[in-house]
Amino acid sequence: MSSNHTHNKKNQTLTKNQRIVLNLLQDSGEPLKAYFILDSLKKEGLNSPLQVYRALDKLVELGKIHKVESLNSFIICNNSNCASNTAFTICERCGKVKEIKNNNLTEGVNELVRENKLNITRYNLEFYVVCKSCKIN
Amino acid sequence: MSSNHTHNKKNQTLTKNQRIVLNLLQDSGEPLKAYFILDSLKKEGLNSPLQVYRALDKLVELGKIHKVESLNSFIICNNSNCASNTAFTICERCGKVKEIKNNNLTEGVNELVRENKLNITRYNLEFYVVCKSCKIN
DNA sequence: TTACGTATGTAATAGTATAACATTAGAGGT
DNA sequence: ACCTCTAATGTTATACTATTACATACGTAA
Repeated sequence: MSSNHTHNKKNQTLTKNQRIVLNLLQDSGEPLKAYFILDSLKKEGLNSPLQVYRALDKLVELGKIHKVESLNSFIICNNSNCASNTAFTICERCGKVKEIKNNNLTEGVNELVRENKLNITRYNLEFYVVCKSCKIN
Repeated sequence: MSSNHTHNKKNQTLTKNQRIVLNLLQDSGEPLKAYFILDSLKKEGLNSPLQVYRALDKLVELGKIHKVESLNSFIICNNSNCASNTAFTICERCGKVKEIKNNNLTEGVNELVRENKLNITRYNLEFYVVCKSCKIN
């Protein structure tokens, strides 16, 4: 019984590597790829992919970031209550990603999951859209 | 305006590579990885990763198979009407994957998507579960 | 102190996917 | 039949993503 999302283990202090990776993702707001993170943080002392992946793994486990599976990228969690459930929109044209939460769509899905007979423990939803600015152009 | 899902371009005949890859996925029923497919089909004349990926890309485009993003795997489409929307359950313990369709959950999601204001063109849903046989043990 | 879990650093390697280029096969129009 | 155009093929090389293995360090609890 592993309690995945450990905002309960409160105030868990991050290590240096975890912190600088988290900061980068936070500042960016966009999904970033592991090797881009590595390049960006060379000057901060990150030398190897493994250092990045280990930090990313931990941050995912803590619910502070999410992996966008179809992009092999990682994005800051903008969901203060940090569920392990994730839902994104991904623009088919420009690739822009947004985490969605607390709207009719995700609430509706949560409702459906609760009603559902499958033993759903968590989910990852990727909705492909044409975002506003792409729709105009 | 590319019509992605071309069951309309009816009876599109597959090429040899596309056919043998599709057959393997069909016979298996499970998600398979590209390099596993390559190894399995060496005797049928497949020599390089690119041959596999090209066949896979085409089959995905035709809606005959789906990619399970979080597994880097490909699985036969069991959905006769071939929407570009996909929904899977993935067992967290044994990794078993099932495509789900035409049940309350997916119908509900479709309803939500129709009602939704975002310009959703398609979606990929991955629901993590504990499957029956894993739950018992 | 010892023991244990977790994080680190580094090197090597495994696994996933695409670029570039030359060639061939098929479908459609004339 | 011939030409043309698009899509598929074959091959090599390479890029991108992720993990294994091993040695070491750090903090905390017994």
